[in-house]
Amino acid sequence: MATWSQPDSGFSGNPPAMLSLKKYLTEGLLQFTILLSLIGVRVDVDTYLTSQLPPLREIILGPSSAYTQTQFHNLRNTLDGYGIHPKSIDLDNYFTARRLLSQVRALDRFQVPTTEVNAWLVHRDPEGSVSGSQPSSGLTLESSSGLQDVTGPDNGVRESETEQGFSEDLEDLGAVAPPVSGDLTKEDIDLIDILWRQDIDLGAGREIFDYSHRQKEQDVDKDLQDGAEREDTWSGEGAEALARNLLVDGETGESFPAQVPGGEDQTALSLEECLRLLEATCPFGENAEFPADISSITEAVPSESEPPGLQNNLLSPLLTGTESPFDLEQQWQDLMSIMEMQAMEVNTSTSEILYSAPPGDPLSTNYSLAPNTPINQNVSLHQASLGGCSQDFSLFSPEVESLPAASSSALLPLVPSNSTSLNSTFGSTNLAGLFFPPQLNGTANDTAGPELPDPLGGLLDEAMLDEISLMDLAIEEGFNPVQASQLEEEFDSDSGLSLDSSHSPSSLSSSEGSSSSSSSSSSSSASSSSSASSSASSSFSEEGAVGYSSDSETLDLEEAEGAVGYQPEYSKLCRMSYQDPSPLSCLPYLEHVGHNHTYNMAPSALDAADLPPPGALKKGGKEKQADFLDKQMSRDEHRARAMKIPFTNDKIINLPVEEFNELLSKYQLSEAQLSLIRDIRRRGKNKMAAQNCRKRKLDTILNLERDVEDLQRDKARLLREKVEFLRSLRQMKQKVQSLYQEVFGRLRDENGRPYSPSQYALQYAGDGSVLLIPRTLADQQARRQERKPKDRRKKKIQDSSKACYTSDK
DNA sequence: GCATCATGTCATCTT
DNA sequence: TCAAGATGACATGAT
Repeated sequence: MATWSQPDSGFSGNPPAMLSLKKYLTEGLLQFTILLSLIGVRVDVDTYLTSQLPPLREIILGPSSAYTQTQFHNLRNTLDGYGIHPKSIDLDNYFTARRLLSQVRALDRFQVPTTEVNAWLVHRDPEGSVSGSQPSSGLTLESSSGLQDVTGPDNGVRESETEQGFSEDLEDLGAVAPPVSGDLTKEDIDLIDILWRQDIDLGAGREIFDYSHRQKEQDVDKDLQDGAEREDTWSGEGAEALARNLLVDGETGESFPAQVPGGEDQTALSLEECLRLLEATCPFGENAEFPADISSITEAVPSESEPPGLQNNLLSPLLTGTESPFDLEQQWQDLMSIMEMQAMEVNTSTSEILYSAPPGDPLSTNYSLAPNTPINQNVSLHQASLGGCSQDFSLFSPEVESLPAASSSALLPLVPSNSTSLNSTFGSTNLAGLFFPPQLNGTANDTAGPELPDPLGGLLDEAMLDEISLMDLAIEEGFNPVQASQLEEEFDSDSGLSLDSSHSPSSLSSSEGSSSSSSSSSSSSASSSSSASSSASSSFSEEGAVGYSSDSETLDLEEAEGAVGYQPEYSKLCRMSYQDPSPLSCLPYLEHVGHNHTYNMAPSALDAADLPPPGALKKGGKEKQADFLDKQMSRDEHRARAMKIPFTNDKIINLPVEEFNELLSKYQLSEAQLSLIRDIRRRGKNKMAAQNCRKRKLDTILNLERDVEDLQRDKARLLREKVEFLRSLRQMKQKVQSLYQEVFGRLRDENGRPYSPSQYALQYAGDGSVLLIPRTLADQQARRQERKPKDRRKKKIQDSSKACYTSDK
């Protein structure tokens, strides 16, 4: 009953004595009622408390102002559309689920979804949407099982008790779910109205869980009366609602034909109510108020036997006007459960907030997730429902099960419910409003309607947007490089293709009419250049592309292109092919490659950038292409071409001396040709050598840098070690000094007087002994020791000078 | 137009 | 002595 003792806006006016009296009355009444019900005696507490003892009611319910924040929609809607006590069922479900959830939460919050599943199973209507009987009947059947399954040992006892016919007693107490309007007194109606309003104020709407329920409600909404009719008294509405064919449970969202509850239904409800009462009276619920539970009880038993005390207990906390924070928290929890992501963190935070809510806050106390209080189960139920969306829906109503999980579960809050459906849903949902933000309930809640939708919706939107943005980002991140690479590849390939296509004919035209059949081979070579091995040395065909190259030369070209890694000769390789149709494709860019600064760059990429646009080549004409190709050739290639050297520069340069001589011997070459060939070979080799030299130079520089870094590290390490040594040396000196002073201070002469430090000193002997000597002597010895190193140095210097002198001689 | 870089080439030296 | 390689210096082209 801590809730009651908590000062709150609704109960601030209650003095401590009143609070204690409330507690006493509520507990006592509950227990007493239960006991009476157990023994089969019907006790109509309502008559005593509600009607006959207004002060008590006031005490328990708190000041009338507590009702100010109640909402009328639930009552109206309920009365209008469904007439039956859907809340009784809802509250049963809600209560049980909340209790179970709270129990589970005590262990772990992640188990909430499971818990909620069980809880809703308790409420599931076996008859489905079109069950002929009341929801209460369904509740009876499955609620018992569900309770058995879910409830702990404590609950099991209650359950057994309920099974033993508790229902009848509760019925006597007024726990009968289907309220018959005729039985209701005005006060009862007022209480019910208050309870409904409170539920609405809390923003709980059961229809939120069930989208199908909304649709159904929309259908049913046609039957709903206008606003004036909604304001009718509950009794009248209840009578009308009872007359209606289809009833929709505001919490469960289950639609069922509105029939007058039979004995079984009442019994079932009574069982539920009995459980609630047991929970309220049991030690588990002693510490906490059960406004929601009690409200559910009272609502479930709006008729005669509704214990006012219970109502008061339930209502008083609810009467507090602070519902927005609760809704926010609930939204957070909803979001967490919906997202099912990082549930631990968010759940923890929110739940902590809820748990840590000041006890004085009625919302927190009543609807917070305090694990100890069954009342908290309401909230947890809400979370559970949201968390396990699909399960929840399925549990709520079999109809919902048919709905796709996506539409039913998490998307519901996101999608702004239609105003039309809102009214209907609102009418049916009382407790749902407690746990769901108004927009979820259909935004019919005037109090917190506009504020709450934003947080949850915004959160959900943000979350979803975050996910979407993340996906987009990932896509973009993945796309940018990929796209870039693809673009590059395309560009390269295109360029390469264009190069091949454009240059192969150009080569034909520009070349001396050598075989033009190898254009394809040239393209293949160019394309395969990227994958060619790095056997640069063997593949060198630089400067030798005189147009007489054979297939082997083509292969060389390919290899050479692949050897770009550190062989800049690939440019030459292509150059050599300027007369050779096959490598001609490489010609344009190869010349440029000569100045390419990227050794590792693939020729394909190079040619793409360097090659003139294919269209330009085509348009430019063969002459232009020939000029371009000529420009791409190296001087030696030009010379070799001019001199009609019968073999490629590659061979000229890379062949071993013996083979090279044999090659020269095979042909009848003039002196000019031979000279040119030798120059080509020399320059080619020199070029390679220069490249290697530069590479080595670069490596040397890099190695030097590395060495410098290593040396710097070593230097720093040595410095650190030196510092450490100096520090340790200083410490040792200090220790020696302290020991010296200690020993010297303990020395005494024959007369027992201490020695004067100015006259005597201690001297360490080589054998470890310590001698007391006059200070003068000690100073002399010290001077001698100081001189020794100097003398040694002098000696060394003298010796060295002597040595130099003798060597000079 | 200048600076920088990469590359090619030549002259020279070394192996 | 010659071939091959190494290297400094210079020129050239591209950026």
